[in-house]
Amino acid sequence: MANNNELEQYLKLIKELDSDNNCPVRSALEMIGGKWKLRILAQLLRKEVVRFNELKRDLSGITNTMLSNSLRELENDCLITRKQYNEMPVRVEYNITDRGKNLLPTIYELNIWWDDFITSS
Amino acid sequence: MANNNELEQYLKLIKELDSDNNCPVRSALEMIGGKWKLRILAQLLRKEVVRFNELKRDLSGITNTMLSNSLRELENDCLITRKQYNEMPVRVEYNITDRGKNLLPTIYELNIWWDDFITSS
DNA sequence: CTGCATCCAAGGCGATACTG
DNA sequence: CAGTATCGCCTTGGATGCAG
Repeated sequence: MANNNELEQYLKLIKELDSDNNCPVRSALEMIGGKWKLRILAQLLRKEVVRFNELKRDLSGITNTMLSNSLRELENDCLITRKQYNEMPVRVEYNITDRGKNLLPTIYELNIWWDDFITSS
Repeated sequence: MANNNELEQYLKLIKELDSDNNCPVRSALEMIGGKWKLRILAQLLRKEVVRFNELKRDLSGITNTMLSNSLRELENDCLITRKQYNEMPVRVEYNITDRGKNLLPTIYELNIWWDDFITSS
């Protein structure tokens, strides 16, 4: 991993992080935590626009309650947007925001790390 | 964020990820999840070697039970190592492994993401 | 000093039924 | 179609006391 310059930069960051409250890393993790949020975000990254029941079908096993709650929280955190069309029956579309898309490098790094982890064990 | 090449690479990854089980990203997150593990790892990244009660003092608010459980799980996952010296009284030293150190780029990306998130809101 | 055993509270998560 | 309401389980995490 990384060269020495990067390593030093990383360690410098770690030393500056708040070890108790207001740690940006933990805040970020909380925002995408929970059992379903990452799957929802991944699906929205794949599809750009998804409807409620479509998402429910895509995420095998999720219940109405959890999908509804997760979507609302993700919307409150500005990671996704919700558009409601008052047709009959109602149509609602969810899509990911730029902030949501900005998670891609992090997801990428997590994937790299896990791959290294597996291949070296 | 990122140029178009990187973006495409990231999206390609997302599309290949297992949307149900065995997703490497979720597996990685589970391994560093929970209330205290990230703080423990951060402290070990700062100090290289730490003893039990020293760590307990550093992590304000953690209980014996949680520190003990977290340390054992981190050791089982090969993110830290435990060395016991049978002196009197017993002395135990914990330090981070290379696998643990490899988390640095991920933590760095999470920090970047959160900073962008905050400054653009 | 370094933990483990036990008990307890809170919240995440799920099943089911129902509504505009 | 897109949710909400209610209920209940089970896991996570905390408090306390004890042990090698």
